[in-house]
Order: sequence, then structure tokens, then C-alpha cells
Amino acid sequence: MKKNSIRTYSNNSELVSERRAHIARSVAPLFVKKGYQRTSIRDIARACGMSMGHLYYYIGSKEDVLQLMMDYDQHFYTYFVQQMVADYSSFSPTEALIKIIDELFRGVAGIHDFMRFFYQELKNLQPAAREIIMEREKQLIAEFEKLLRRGCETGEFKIDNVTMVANNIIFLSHMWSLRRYLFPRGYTIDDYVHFQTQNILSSISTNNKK
Amino acid sequence: MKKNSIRTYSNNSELVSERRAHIARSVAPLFVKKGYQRTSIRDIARACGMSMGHLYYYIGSKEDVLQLMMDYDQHFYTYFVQQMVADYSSFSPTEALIKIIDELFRGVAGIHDFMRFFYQELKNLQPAAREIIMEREKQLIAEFEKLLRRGCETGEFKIDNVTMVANNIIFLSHMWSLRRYLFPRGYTIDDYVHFQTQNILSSISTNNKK
Amino acid sequence: MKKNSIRTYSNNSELVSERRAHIARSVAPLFVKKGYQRTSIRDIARACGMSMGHLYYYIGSKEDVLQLMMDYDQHFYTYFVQQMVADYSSFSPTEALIKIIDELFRGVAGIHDFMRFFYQELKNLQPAAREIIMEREKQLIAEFEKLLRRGCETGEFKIDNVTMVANNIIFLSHMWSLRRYLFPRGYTIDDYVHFQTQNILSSISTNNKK
Amino acid sequence: MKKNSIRTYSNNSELVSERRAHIARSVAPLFVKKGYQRTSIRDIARACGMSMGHLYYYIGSKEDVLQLMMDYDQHFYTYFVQQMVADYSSFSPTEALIKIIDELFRGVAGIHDFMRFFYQELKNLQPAAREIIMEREKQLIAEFEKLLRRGCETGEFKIDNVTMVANNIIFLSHMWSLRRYLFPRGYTIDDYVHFQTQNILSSISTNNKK
DNA sequence: CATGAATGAGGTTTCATTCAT
DNA sequence: TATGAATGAAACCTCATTCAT
Repeated sequence: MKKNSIRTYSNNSELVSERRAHIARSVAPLFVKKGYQRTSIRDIARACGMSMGHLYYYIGSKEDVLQLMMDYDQHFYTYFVQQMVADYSSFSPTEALIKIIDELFRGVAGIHDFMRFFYQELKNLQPAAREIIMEREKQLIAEFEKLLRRGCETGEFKIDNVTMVANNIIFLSHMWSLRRYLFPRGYTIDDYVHFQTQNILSSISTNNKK
Repeated sequence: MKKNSIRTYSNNSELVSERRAHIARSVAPLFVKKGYQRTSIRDIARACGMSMGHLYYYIGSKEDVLQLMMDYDQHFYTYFVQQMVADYSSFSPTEALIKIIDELFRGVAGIHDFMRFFYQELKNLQPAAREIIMEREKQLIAEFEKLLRRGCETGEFKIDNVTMVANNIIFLSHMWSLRRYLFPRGYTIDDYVHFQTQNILSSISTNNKK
Repeated sequence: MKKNSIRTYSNNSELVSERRAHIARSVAPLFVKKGYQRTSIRDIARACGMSMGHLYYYIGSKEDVLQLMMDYDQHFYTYFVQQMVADYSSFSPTEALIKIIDELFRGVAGIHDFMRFFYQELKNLQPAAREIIMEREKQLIAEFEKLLRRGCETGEFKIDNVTMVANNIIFLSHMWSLRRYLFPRGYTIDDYVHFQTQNILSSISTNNKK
Repeated sequence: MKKNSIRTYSNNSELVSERRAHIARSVAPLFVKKGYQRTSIRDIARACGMSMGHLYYYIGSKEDVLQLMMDYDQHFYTYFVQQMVADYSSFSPTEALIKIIDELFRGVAGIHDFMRFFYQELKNLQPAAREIIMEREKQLIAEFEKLLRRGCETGEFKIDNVTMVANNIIFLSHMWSLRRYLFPRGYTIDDYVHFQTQNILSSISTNNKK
């Protein structure tokens, strides 16, 4: 929605969008593998199948590539969550939350290396770009708040601060990406999802069957 | 004892230890402010009050400085937690946990920029160095496990997987450093500590007064 | 007639001339502001309202644009002087010289930034193009020689080397463009014209009323 | 006297001065021949007998090399004139002026390619550096003013605006460098000096023997 | 123990020019 | 005629590391 003012020499905005999406897609595995700083423009151009000069036809600086990639991936991630919340809107809040946690945690685990990258390289974005990312992250949190509030209204949940519970849920979904190396040997994503689901429900559910 | 295979040209191991501690201390604010990659050897040498050549008398590469600094800081952090657990060993597990969470979360919040740095730059360590860090992190988790197990034995806690609960507690202590920008406006560390304490207790305490 | 060996893909020589004049006009403010080297082909094309590719339809290289622009502007300048000399042909040589100096110095002062550009970028022309410029500059000098000789014939002037006096007059007209920053604070073009007029006359006039 | 704040990584200010002088000397013929913009850092480093990296040990940017070179050469030029004025202080103003014009014009003719370079590349200096150059140029003018005023006091000269006469003398000394290609074929520096001397004297001398 | 001058490979970015459409 | 996407060489600059002193 917002206009990221990345420089381009082209007037064909359709082409620019397409190529930038291509760049974002092409660069992702490279960035995730080597990190942003260690990836050179030469690497990026090669991965995109472009010459270095031509790459700069669509971007203004290396930093813009980072922004492009983060935007692109975060967009999918956000959309994925919004879709889920919508999909389970007919379920009871508890049922919906269980399903959504399941899908979210597994989904995030599927892009664990991107999640790590995200935490590592966010600082390399310029403030304006970072602001956009943050804003979208807040929308994500709002989605969960919506669901949690519905649960409070039905009496299934009892929550003092829905925003913080939403924050907790999302942050814990990242834990698999950031810290699974510390988990017990043999601990699976199934175990993890089950554990966190119980954990979350036990602290908000009024029907505590523990 | 340690597998610290950092090169030095000195035989005076006491001097080496002392100088390396000095380097670790001197470089920390620089690294935290500018990031590891953007900090040059020249910057590091200046911050340490050494010449570049002499710096290489005590280290083998720039990466070693990162390792030194992370080791040094993590060591304090780990020691701080171990001390706390010991200090509260005479308290009831519930009381101890409340106290420890309070101190831990506030302590971590006090070094929030180091915590961010930690998540951001861990990837720049060589696997061997990363392994050492991980190992110590596991010891930290073990401290909490110890406390939680004590609570299970007294019947105050009911926990299926103490390792994962310990992991959760520690990870949530990092959340203030990594994501507080997403919290509600005006939300304080006091609010945060209170919220997470309730949250954690409600999911493990047998005396559920919710 | 001219040795303008600038490449074109067009056979329509009228169109070519027209377009080249357009290019010369369009590019002048850009060149004067940013300098020749710092102005890119993209800048030039944009200023001309053409595509880069189409620009190359009428020129062979970036250097040709410089030549075009210098040619064009110098042509006006030369024509302007020739016209003046003709206009004042019925005046006495002294009167004519006074008038012409007045108009010339003020005229040149009006295009001071072009004059500076001229001195700065002449070296970027190829020898052949530079030769053409030089030739026209010599014609300009010849105009003044004509006037000065007329004054010698009437006995109003006494001059050993009319060519060099003509050179001096023209060069001094450039001084306002090249060195006025060194002049006394508040010194105006009026002051300047008056000063140089007196200065020149005093050294060639037989009727020395100093 | 003024502190040109050119970046260096060295603390040995003596070495820095020496090396910078070396750079200024080494780069001059290159700059004069190819122009500033067309001379690459690689060229400069080669001419200085340094690696590119080491060159940047003593300077902060390519522009600094230009400043160094202009400063260095202008310093000699200025010093040369000041010396002359001092040397001829015991002569009568007229005699002194004749001698000084002779030496100045010939001196400047000897560095004609630097003089052209000076006019061409001054625009590439940053304002601060340009200011320093301008200031020294003004000091030069002041030297001539001193001499001319002495002549006015003895009654040998009659001058309304000594500053502008001084400006004229200096500017005309540059003409040989900038415009001698337009002079009559076979016209020598001897002819030129003689012509301008007569020209200047005739417009300021009270003893007009024309 | 200590210095800092020196290196050279590699980083990001620009730009005149062409050519398929 | 007219377009502008595409190229690749070359530009300026940085920096981890070494070595003579």
C-alpha cells in the first residue's frame, strides 16, 4: 500500500514490480545462507540472472534488495496468518486457536531459516523500511487479538492483556527457529506444537482441565 | 581446559587472559552500537588502546574478537543466573521462581542491546565457538530445570516437560529486548515482568488462584 | 561545408540540424550547472525529451553533445559581436569602441556561467572540434582588429600590434566571469565596464585626457 | 597555516606532510596531462609508487588529491611572487614593476599547463578548499597593490583603483597560458612581455612617453 | 612487547553505448 | 523514427592482515 521509494530508471512500473519480485525470490536462499553482509552484489546479480549494472536499473542500493526480500517474504507470512484467522472464523475460539497455533507454528518452522535471517538482519534496514515491517507485524498481532477477544466474549478465555498474549503466541512461534538447537535431542515440531498449545491454553482458558 | 584455540604469540598465558578480557570489555559498546561487520579492526584497536599489530598478538582474527566478547558477556550473564538460583535456594520454589524471574527479566532488560547483538551476530561465529556458547546456554537452562524440578517435588508445580518450560522462561526474558517496540505504548518493564510471571505461574502452578 | 563529422543514422539533414540545435539548447543549462563529465547521457536524453537510443540517432558520442552545445553558443556570441561592429560602423572609432566594449562586457557578463564552462570543458573536445572553436574565436578577434585599424587610420588610436590589443579586449571581457569573486566587495559590472574602458582607451588613444 | 582537515590514518604528522607533498608532486604531471576526472585512483597510486590502499592512508578521497596538488603548486607560485616584490623593494616603483612583470609573466608561462589546469578544475574542489585557494589569490593581488600604491605615493603612477589594476596585471599574466593559441604565428613570450609591459605602464604611468 | 605503514583483493556503484523491438 | 532494457568495464573506496622495525 505504502510507496517504498526505491529508485529505478524504468518507467514501466509493471515490469519493475515483476523484476523486483524476481529479485526478492532469487536472493532469498542466498541471503539466508550467507547473510546479508557477506552476500555481494555480484552474488545477487548472478542469482538473479542479471548483470550487476542491470540490477541497479531496478534498485538504488544493496540495502534496497534486503528491503525487497524482507517485504516480499513478510507479506506472504502475514497473508498466510490473516487467511487462517479468516478460515477458522466459524470455529469456536478455542478450537480456532488450537488449529491456528498448529498451522502457524508449523508454517513458521517451515521457514525457520528466514525467521532467523529476519531477526539477524532487520538492523540493516533503514528506519523507514523498518517502520513498514514493524507496522505489518503489528497487524499480525492485531489478528490474534481479534481472535482472543472473541474468546473472552464467549467466556472461553479469561485474559487481562490480550495484546501481550498475542505477542507471546507469535514470539513463541519464532522460538523453534531461533532456539531449537537447545531443545532436547529428538524433540520434534509435533512435540513442540503440542507443548506450546497446552501451555498457552492453560494460561488463558477458563475451562482448565489440567 | 577450554577449547579456546585462539592464536597468540605470547607465552605468558596470564597476560593473555588479562588482555583478552580487556579487549572483550573495550569492544562491547562498539560492537553493540555499530554491529560486528561494520566495526573495523582499526576501530577495535583504538577502543582497546592498542595498535592493530599488537591486537593480533593476542588474537588470530577479527572473528576471535567477536568470540571473546560474546564469551565474556555470556559468562557474566550465566554466572549471574547461577548465583541467583543459589541465593534463593532456601526459598520455596514458587517464591524463588517469582524472585528469579523478576531479577532475570530486569537484568536482561538492562542489557537489551547486547541481547539483540547476540541474536544478530551469533551466525558470524565459527561453529566451534558457537558450540561453546550453546553449551553454556544449556547450562543456564539446566539451572532453571533444577528449580522447576524442586517445585515438582514439593508439589507446588505440575510440569510435563521441565526442559521446555525452562526454555520458555529464558526465551520470554529475551522478548523485551527483541520485540518491545511492538508492545503497547507506555508498557513498562514492571508491567512486563508482572504479566509474564502470572503467565508462567498459571501454566505450572498447582495452586491456581486465577 | 563544415567539418562536422558527427555521426547520424538519418538521411534527412534538415531534421538532423533541427534536432541537434534542440539538443544544444536543451543541454546547455544542464552542462553549465553540473559540468560535462558529471552529466550523464540519461540526463541529457531527459533534458532533450528523447530516449537515450534516439539521442544516438543524431550523435555519435557524448563528446559530440559537448561540441554541439559549444558550437551553438559560441555561434550566437560571435554573431552578436559581428552585429555590433556592423551596427556601430557609422560611429567614430572611439565612440564605436566605447559602445562595443560596453555591450560586449555586459553581454559576456550575462552568460558568465557559460564562459566559465567554456574555459573548463574545452579540453574535453577532440582536437578537430577544438580547432573549429578556435577558428571562430580568431574571427572574433579579427572583427576587433578591423575596428582598431579604422581608428589608427583616422588617427584616433595609436597601436603597435592591433591583434594583441584585440586579444586583450576580449580576454578582459572574460575576466568578469572567471575572476569577479576576487574583486572588491560591492564592485559592480558598471564599475567594471567603466574601469576597463578607461584602461583600454588610455593605452591606445592619442587624445589622452587622463 | 590553516588546517586542511584531510583524513589520514597516521598520527605521524611529519610523515603525513612529507607523503602528501610527494603525492602532490607525483600527481601534477598526470593531472595536467589527462585532467582530474580522467585520472583514476589507480593512475594516481601508480604515479606515487604506492598501492591504492596505501594512498588512502594519507588522503580521504580523490578530491583531496586535487586539493593537495593545487595547494602545493599555488603555494610555490604565491611564494615566488612575494619573494619578487620583496627583492625589488629597493627599486623605483616603475623599475620594480617592469622587472616583476617580466619575471611573473615568464614564470607563469613556464607553468602554463598548470595554469590551464587551475582554471579548468577549480570547480572540482569543495567550497572550503576553494575558499583557501581564493584567499591566497587575494594575498597575491595585495602584493601588487602594495607596489602600485608605492608608485602612487612617489607620483610615478596615477591610479584610480589599485585593486583592479593589480587584478588586471595578474589576469593578463594568465593569458599566455589560456589563449596563446590565438596569438599571431611566431609571437614569442618576449614579444608578449614587452607588449603587456608597455600596455600596463601606458595606462598608469604619469610620465607618458608614448 | 609494541608499533603502524603497507598491501591487494574485494566491496558497491555508475555510465556510455547498443540492439531487439 | 523511436524506445529503453541490457551490458560490462571501470570507477572510487575499505579493510583484515602482515612485517620490518
